[in-house]
Amino acid sequence: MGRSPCCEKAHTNKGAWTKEEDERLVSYIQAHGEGCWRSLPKAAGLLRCGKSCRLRWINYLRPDLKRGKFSDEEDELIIKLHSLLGNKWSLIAGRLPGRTDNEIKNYWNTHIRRKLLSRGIDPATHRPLHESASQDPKPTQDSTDKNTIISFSSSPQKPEENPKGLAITCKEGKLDQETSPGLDLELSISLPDHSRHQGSKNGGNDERRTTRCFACSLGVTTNGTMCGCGRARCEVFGAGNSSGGGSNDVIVSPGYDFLGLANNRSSILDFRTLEMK
DNA sequence: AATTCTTACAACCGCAGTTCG
DNA sequence: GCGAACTGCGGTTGTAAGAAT
Repeated sequence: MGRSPCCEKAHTNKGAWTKEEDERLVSYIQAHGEGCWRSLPKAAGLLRCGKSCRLRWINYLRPDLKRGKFSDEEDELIIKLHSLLGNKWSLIAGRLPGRTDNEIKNYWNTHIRRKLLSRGIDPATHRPLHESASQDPKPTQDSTDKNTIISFSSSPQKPEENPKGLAITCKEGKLDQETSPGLDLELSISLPDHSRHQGSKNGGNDERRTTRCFACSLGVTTNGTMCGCGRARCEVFGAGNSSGGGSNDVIVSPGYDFLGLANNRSSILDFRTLEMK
């Protein structure tokens, strides 16, 4: 069964958006809200596919976008976040209000990569170039049993790529100045900006989709039972009564919230404990 | 002035996870 | 439970604008 096709590709425009298309999209979203991208183009009188409309809105037309040059502070924050999260541009963008994942990705590729290279730092591993060339940046993994330990260095591995049932532990002292000189891990980080994900006026599917908070979207609970955002969806996640019986819940040690942020240290990032049960 | 090269960034493509019928 | 559709994400491409030759 399934649903009807997303859009008639044969009758959609491609390439750069015209001013008129932008105006149509903006005025439609202002009147009806975001969401339901599939039906939006037709409703707004646009010969574009919903995917294209969504991209145009998120990356260019949203009124809360900052635009303009990145500040030095933003530069450094992006570098730090990239060293911790890797190419998770959407996560990084969530820490930079007014910036989009696409914008940050482009900025990284055109500016920051070069900046790091000029400093003699490998942008992929955040290690000195000579070091990166001689070392395999992959995390070491000894696969003895379900409590496999993965040791992370400060290199941008994909920390979320952990098979179910694995415990991820950053070994004490691994993320230090010895392994990542110049990398200041006193990373001030705030709770994610939810406004971008607020539900549409349409409700329905999009409301359901957008009620998951950042912590929940990562599958992380803050106190072992629920993430704390109080949303119904999140309680399901946290209570562990989903189909998996909660076996995939990530439990963060007391005093820490998701991603290992220390609750009692003014949100200073601490990676010492991130355990998946 | 014309051509080539470089840079910047908007937009597209394909994939994966989630949801619906 | 299954297959198709939807959404979001990351990688890549296309191209306009500016710089260099």
